[in-house]
Amino acid sequence: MSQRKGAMAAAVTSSKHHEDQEMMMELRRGPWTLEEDNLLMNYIACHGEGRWNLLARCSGLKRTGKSCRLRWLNYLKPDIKRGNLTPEEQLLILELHSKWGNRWSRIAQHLPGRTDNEIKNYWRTRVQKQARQLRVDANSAVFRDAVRCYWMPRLLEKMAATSSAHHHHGELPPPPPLHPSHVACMASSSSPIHGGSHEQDPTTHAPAAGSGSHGGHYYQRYPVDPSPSTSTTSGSTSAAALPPVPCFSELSWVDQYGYGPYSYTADLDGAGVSFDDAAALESLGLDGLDLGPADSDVYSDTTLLDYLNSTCAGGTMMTMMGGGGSVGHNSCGGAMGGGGDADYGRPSSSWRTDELVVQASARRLGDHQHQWGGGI
DNA sequence: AAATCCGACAACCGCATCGGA
DNA sequence: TTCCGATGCGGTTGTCGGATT
Repeated sequence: MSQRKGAMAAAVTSSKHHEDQEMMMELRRGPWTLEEDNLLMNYIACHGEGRWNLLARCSGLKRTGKSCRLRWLNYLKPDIKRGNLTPEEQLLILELHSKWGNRWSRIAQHLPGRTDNEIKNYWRTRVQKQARQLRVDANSAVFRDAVRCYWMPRLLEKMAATSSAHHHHGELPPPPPLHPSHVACMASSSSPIHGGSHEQDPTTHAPAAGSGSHGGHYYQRYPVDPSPSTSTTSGSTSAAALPPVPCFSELSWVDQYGYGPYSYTADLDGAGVSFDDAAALESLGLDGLDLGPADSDVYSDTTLLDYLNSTCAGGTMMTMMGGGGSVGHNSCGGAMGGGGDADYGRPSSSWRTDELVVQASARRLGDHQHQWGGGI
């Protein structure tokens, strides 16, 4: 808890007859002290939340009602979840922000225990930073596509890795693996154009069968087989209600201009699986997914720039990540850290990897911005 | 070791909205 | 219907601590 450093407004006034004025002059600002926190918590424990101005007057706190409310909602409330955002939460934020924009409180409603302030800060410090480095607007179609093409797949990868790690270490509660098709459906259905209404609540995307919530998230997962031998790392996942599928991640989307659909296939099990036709999907129980253009060779390489080049201006290919293994051949390929050889033991530094990739992209994008006349 | 930079996050501010008198 | 206080929301700023020079 940070100690008192806030500016105590000077209470010096020759006329203290006006009570309101006196209150105003004594109002504290800045970081909250432990004593203040205790006062606030005790008051709320006795009287409940709400009526913040009354609370501010009666609790003995020299704070505004607004300040009390904010302190409670953003910090003291018992169900506040602390710590770093999980990959799932990050993915959800990216997804929901693409639908709703800066509706932080609305987004926060779908991340139990997370506050709008926390989500807003995450967006500004992490996401907007990437956009700045790309020299594009964070709300631009180009950046949104980059997020879908690069960021989300990596989060999916991290989620898979996390799921696997939990599996092997017997951590509780064991998070069931995210079903790739559900993620795909989520990504696909939420596309601003492809997905229909912008205002559709993502929770309504959930199919009735095999659905459920875990940790308050709306992601739909399928039941986990507790046996490590059947974990997702083996390349197939046991599920009672769904057919076995290879361990891959897929995203499908249509960009703001109606181009596409584009799709992404991340090979997570080393099998080099790719899907080029509906029959293959159907055989895996993933029919209904839109996996992108038939001329998928157009998007055959592995970089953000390639994707941007292909969709926006054409141009040279470059590979920014090593590995060179096979990845799915659909549209914007994966570049999933060594292609086709997913490392589930990879430390959590993959976020840094993302940044490096995007930063590398930024330099190239800057070049192409000239080609595009800077009109991104 | 000191200075500087920078990321993360807590907190504040202004405006919008809501609801009751 | 209008007014006004309470509350909520999003943008912005301030502060701290770790990283870098």
